Amino acid sequence: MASSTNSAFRVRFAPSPTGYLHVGGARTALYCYLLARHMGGAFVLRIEDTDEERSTEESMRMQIADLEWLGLRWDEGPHPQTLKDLGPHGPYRQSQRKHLYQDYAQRLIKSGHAFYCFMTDEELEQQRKQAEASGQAQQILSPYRDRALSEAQARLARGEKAAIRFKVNPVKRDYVLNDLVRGEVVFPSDMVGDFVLIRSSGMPVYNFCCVIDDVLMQISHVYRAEEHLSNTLRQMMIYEALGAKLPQFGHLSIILGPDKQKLSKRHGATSCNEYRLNGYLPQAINNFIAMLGWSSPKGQEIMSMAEMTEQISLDRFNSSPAVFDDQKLKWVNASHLRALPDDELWTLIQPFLESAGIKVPSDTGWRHRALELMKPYMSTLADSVELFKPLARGSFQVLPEAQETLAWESSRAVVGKWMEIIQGHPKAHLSEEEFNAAQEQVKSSCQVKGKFLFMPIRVAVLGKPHGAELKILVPLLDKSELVARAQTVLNGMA
RNA sequence: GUCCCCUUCGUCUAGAGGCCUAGGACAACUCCCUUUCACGGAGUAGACACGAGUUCGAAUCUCGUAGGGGACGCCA
Repeated sequence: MASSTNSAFRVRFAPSPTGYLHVGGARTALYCYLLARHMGGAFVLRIEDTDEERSTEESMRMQIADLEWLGLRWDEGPHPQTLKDLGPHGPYRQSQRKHLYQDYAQRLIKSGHAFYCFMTDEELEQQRKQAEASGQAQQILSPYRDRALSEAQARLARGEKAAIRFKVNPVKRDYVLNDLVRGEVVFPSDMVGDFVLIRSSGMPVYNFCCVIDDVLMQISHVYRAEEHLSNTLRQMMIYEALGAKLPQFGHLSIILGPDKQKLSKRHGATSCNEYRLNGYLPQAINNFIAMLGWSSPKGQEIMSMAEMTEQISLDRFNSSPAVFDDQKLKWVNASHLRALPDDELWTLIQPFLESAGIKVPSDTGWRHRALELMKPYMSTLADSVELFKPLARGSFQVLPEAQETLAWESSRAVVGKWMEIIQGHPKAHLSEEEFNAAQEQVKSSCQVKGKFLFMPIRVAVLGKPHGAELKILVPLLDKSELVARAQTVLNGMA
């Protein structure tokens, strides 16, 4: 990991606060964070809340909380708790930077790169329809682009509203972008019409804010989603008009659902928050989404944040879209989960057990043994609920899958004998050895062995013929509970 | 419609002209471990979208076709 500071390497993550943080956004943020740490540069969080209709303070807080949960700390941006600006390039919320955009828009008007446009919605709609009908490119060509500035100022003085549009040079030429993930991309300049910089409401538009902020915040590398690729042409034009240096761009592929369509709500969980609620670990989410479009040069699959930070580089990103595979995510999560120290794992499991109303003994020895036993069965924290249920009092039930075992001729006798032995046991708990001895007793008394011995006892303890090792499980349950369970099974067999 | 991007096993990917009879991982299947299941271990099966070209040689370079995605907003 590069430890020296590199003030020339500056990246930003710029979400718009309209809901929870999406896994796609999380991946962009992760790459930026990792790259910043690796290069010893700065990671900036900027809130793109210029869409007044959809942006909410609530969403911003949620996204900040999600980034915090993932452990993607930013060096500059809103403070995670107080939301106060952190860093020398603030404010970091675009809604608080309007004066800057206005300022730059005025400069562009003065330099002849922008103009006031008084087109109405109806006129715009009409132009669009005409273009559509004629099969031509649907670019806006504003009739106001070459009017005298004094004329516009007069109308403005009368209280009329106008948008500020960028004046695209009518002489066609190619703009060449050297994308960090896609290589050379060529855009013909007539791909776009005179696009809006500032809405008539005075609120600037994404493509404009983005450029102004990246320039002012001295962003050197812009990693963002592929859907912004064609926006880059507009942004290149603005950079050019401003005489500003272009940052390096890297357009990351999108993340798809199992049906190869862009990942969305109908595919199930897509927000980081949902994954948190479903018992996924932040380090697992990070690890998994990192591999959607990037791969370790060592071919490593399970990686810590430190390892990813060490191995990340500008140039290993994949340009083709990736399908989000829940199965593999589960495996990654399970791997990270099993690597967790027991104390830590227990702390994480606690809320899941609590909300499911599962009460288990509080002594650490018991917890330690229980965890060691259950770990191999757990792939998410939420799995602990089903796993620990059999260890809780009063939750016992015989599951349908136990019927086959119970139907064996000898099963009734085995369960009966088992109950009898436990009932007569002098202590409240059986040790592993005592359990083995009890099992031996049943064996000789009932004259059965193998699965005919083992499975019915398992059902009498767990209510099902599968699960963790009995010799560890049984000592975790107290005698009265074991008896009650055997009795329940016996009753059910009558 | 116009422009831009993408295309290696079911999925994530390795692969930068000969190291590729294409490697790894998840999932599947088989076996081992285990008096169950899981964990772990060993295997099996499974892909260069298609067609031309360049080259002694192409998954890798070029062009075309097909399919998928994106942009064309006073959304981001």
